[in-house]
Amino acid sequence: MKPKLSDVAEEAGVSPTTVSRVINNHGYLSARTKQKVYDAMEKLHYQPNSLARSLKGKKTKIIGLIFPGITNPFFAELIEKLEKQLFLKGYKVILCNAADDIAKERDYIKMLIANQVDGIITGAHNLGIEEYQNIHLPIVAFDRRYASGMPTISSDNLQGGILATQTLYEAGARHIYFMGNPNQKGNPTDRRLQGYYQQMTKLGLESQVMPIFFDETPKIKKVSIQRFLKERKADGIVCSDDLTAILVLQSAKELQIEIPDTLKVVGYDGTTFIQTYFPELTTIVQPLDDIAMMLVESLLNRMSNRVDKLGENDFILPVSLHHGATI
Amino acid sequence: MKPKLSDVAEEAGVSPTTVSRVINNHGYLSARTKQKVYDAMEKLHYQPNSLARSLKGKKTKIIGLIFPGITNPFFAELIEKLEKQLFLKGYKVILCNAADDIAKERDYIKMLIANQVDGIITGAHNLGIEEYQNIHLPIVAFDRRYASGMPTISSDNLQGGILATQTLYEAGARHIYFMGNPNQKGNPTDRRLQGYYQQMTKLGLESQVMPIFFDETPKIKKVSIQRFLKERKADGIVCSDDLTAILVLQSAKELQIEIPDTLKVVGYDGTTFIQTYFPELTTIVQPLDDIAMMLVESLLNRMSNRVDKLGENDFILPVSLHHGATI
DNA sequence: TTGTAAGCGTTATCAG
DNA sequence: CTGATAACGCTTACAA
Repeated sequence: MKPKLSDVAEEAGVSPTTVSRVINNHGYLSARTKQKVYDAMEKLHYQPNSLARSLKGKKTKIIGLIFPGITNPFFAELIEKLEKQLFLKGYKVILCNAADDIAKERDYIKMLIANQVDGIITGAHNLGIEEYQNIHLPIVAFDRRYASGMPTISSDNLQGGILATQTLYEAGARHIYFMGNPNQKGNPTDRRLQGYYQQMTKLGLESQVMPIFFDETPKIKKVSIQRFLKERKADGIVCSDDLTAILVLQSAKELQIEIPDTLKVVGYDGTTFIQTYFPELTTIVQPLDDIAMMLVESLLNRMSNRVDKLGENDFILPVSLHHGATI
Repeated sequence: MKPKLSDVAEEAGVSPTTVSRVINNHGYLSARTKQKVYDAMEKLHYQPNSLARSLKGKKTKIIGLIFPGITNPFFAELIEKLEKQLFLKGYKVILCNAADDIAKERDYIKMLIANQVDGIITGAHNLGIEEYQNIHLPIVAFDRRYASGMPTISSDNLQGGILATQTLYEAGARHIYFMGNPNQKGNPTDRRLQGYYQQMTKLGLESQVMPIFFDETPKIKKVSIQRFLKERKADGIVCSDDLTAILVLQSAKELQIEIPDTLKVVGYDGTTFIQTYFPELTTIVQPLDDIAMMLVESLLNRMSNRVDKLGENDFILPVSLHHGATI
């Protein structure tokens, strides 16, 4: 059987209370007692039971992370950064892969509550904000809009859309398309699209959207992209994310469309991964380090100050441009 | 205050026991009582406290996953598959990023024990097997050797090394190098290297290793690779993983070395991600679905059968070849 | 079919 | 400086 606190107490010849005090560095204890307890713990390979501890009102020191998946390098990097920061502050992480599945997301939220997590960071977009409203738990969100009461961290998607469009324009493109999820409220891509619209209008050009949906497999996406490229209407494409942009590059190559001469492409996200392994891709870079830091800080804030002024926790972080050869 | 089981009982006008029975579907209950309890739970937004439940001897239904990171698509995909399978079986996952950090891995293991996880799947390689030996918890490992007593699932790294080498040979390469971590015992790359050696000997060719270390950043790796390629000694390279292979392709392009005419490259891992976004890369494909399935099955097995015959739980799954344009 | 009471491993309170 | 005791929220014999 696993040793428990009372076993340690017996071994050390002291009371359970004393052992607990030693573990938690609580109150005054003689050095000799401390040592005895340490020795006993060592000898029995004692590990305190977090469950019992948390049941007694202590924090679990666990944070739930809800994201749509980890195979997209963007989320992989964000999650890794979050985990790193949280670990340094003494928190562990339960990873919830919502996988574009409403039921799964709901299940996971229930589970997190049942496990008494101290807080939640969500980056999934399945559930409406309403569903999150009556969870009485500190939550912060990545990249959501209209989240009244729930702090939201995001990068400047509107500006990103503008920047991408403007960059293509300056490089000489005039038939600039937006490729991505058209008009999904609450979805960050929407703001990118708005930025595109806004800038196109300003430039006196006609906006055109080539719809590509997030939940399609890359193969399906590629078929649509090929079909689209064959028509050769565009000389510039703002892609809603880097992976889509890469499919565009692949397709262009297969169709022998010259990049950037005939077609210029700008991606979106600019993860370290993409910048390393696809350095040629011009892309809008989201400041992942800052995003992760703000998410953690915001959550920790929320967890300590029980009442903080709502609305003041929203942050929109600036994006930048990685200039590659696709433009 | 959060509602507890006794609040529900009071609301429903029954005893706590009855509520507990309803929740756990235990014994006989009148339909009317059940309904009353359900209504009360609904009304109070009751969520059972998993901690208390587990304290009372119930399983936590949590599995710890220890891996060296999630930004490498290989681990991202493996972890995602593991999470998916475990979720279906009612388990949640605590993600532990060991990050090539011995202390962190040790910390995480302690934490997992403290949180009474039901089992652990480890894919990190920092700690010696000895350290895992005296954890009295079901554990299975991915890609470890010599793990006496701990079931180990891996793909056939030896065969992979042979296959990669043979493929290059058949494509006409004669100066075939192995690029990767040289000779690290316990590390899977080692077996790949052995396969390379073995096949080179069989082919009557001279083995040559170009050392590249896992913990180096891509930028540093790339500098070494560039230097290596400039000498133009190799006409074929077996890379220990796909990401390294991509750096080789990049460097070759920059140095205007023709692929595959002047230099042929084979990668290793063959994730869906790489096959999708770098389809041109020829690579040895590890059967990720099977690996994930075996890991889960093996762990669940371990968790139920308290005594199973050791040694019969090791599995080495076959690899295959994805044929791309780099050869 | 339902209820009473003890106990899971820890910590907080109150004595000493 | 140290110890006894109750309590955290739930499950499970054992009764009724």
